[in-house]
Amino acid sequence: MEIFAKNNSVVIKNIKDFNPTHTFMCGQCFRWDMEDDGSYTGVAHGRVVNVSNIESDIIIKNTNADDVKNIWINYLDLNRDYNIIKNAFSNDVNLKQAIDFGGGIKILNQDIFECLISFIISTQNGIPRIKKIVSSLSELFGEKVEYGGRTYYSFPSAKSLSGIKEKDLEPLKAGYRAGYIVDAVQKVVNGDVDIYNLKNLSTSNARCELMKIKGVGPKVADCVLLFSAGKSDAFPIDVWVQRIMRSLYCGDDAKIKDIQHFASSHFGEYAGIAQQYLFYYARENN
DNA sequence: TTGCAGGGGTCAA
DNA sequence: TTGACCCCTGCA
Repeated sequence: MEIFAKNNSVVIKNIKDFNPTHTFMCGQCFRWDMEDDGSYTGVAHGRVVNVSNIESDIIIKNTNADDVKNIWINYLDLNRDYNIIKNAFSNDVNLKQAIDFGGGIKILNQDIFECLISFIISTQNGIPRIKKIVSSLSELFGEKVEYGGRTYYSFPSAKSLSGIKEKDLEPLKAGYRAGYIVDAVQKVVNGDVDIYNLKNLSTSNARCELMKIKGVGPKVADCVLLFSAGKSDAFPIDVWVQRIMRSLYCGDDAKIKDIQHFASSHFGEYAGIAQQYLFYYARENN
């Protein structure tokens, strides 16, 4: 991988299968916004950067070569060859169509605590409101980071939230989710749930572990595993995915368990990535 | 303006 | 298996 740094920005040459819009708008993250020029600015790992691409070159502004090597390459999942994954799906007509549309999706490797809290907030909620709540939480408890004349806030660490009460979260207007956030913070801080060890567990054990947290059911757990614990086989099933899977593969009367089973046997170890291709395609095309 | 339905699920009975 | 849930948004 060739990396060139100059003037507080870095160019990564010759990256295949990456499109910022596909990656940041496919619903896996809540802290990236499109700029007027089509680039995306976001906060992750306590830093603000701006990401764009020109053909197969990725341009990351407000960073340096060390951060790119230590943080952003992994965050953007640039070390994985998506061509292998796409080939594994090449005999599936529906997926082929979805990949033609959103083939530039990379599954981000997000901070696991941020991902956990964000998807707890996502339950029974729309994306604009999720983004608003995550942003207020960061503004209240995160660190200020300036970039391009604007102020951003990093997502607060579990430690910095330790001891919070539901009352402290009232400004977020997160509703009943406030209690879930408090429970998650407590269990992470006191070690009841070791979220930092989930990578080393099997997907199903990691799922059970996460579901010890209030407000974390199968769907939220699978999102956390897929987007921040490297579990590509985790297949989150929300109302959209239910609709897609019933109409394309499983039939109208399929239950969630049937869909789960089908996904795992039909899509295999990359089921979660297939889910993102299908989800993005269906959401953008109704 | 007011009222109602529904939203990237989960919990508790 | 079935409501209820906190709050916001979109739409009559």
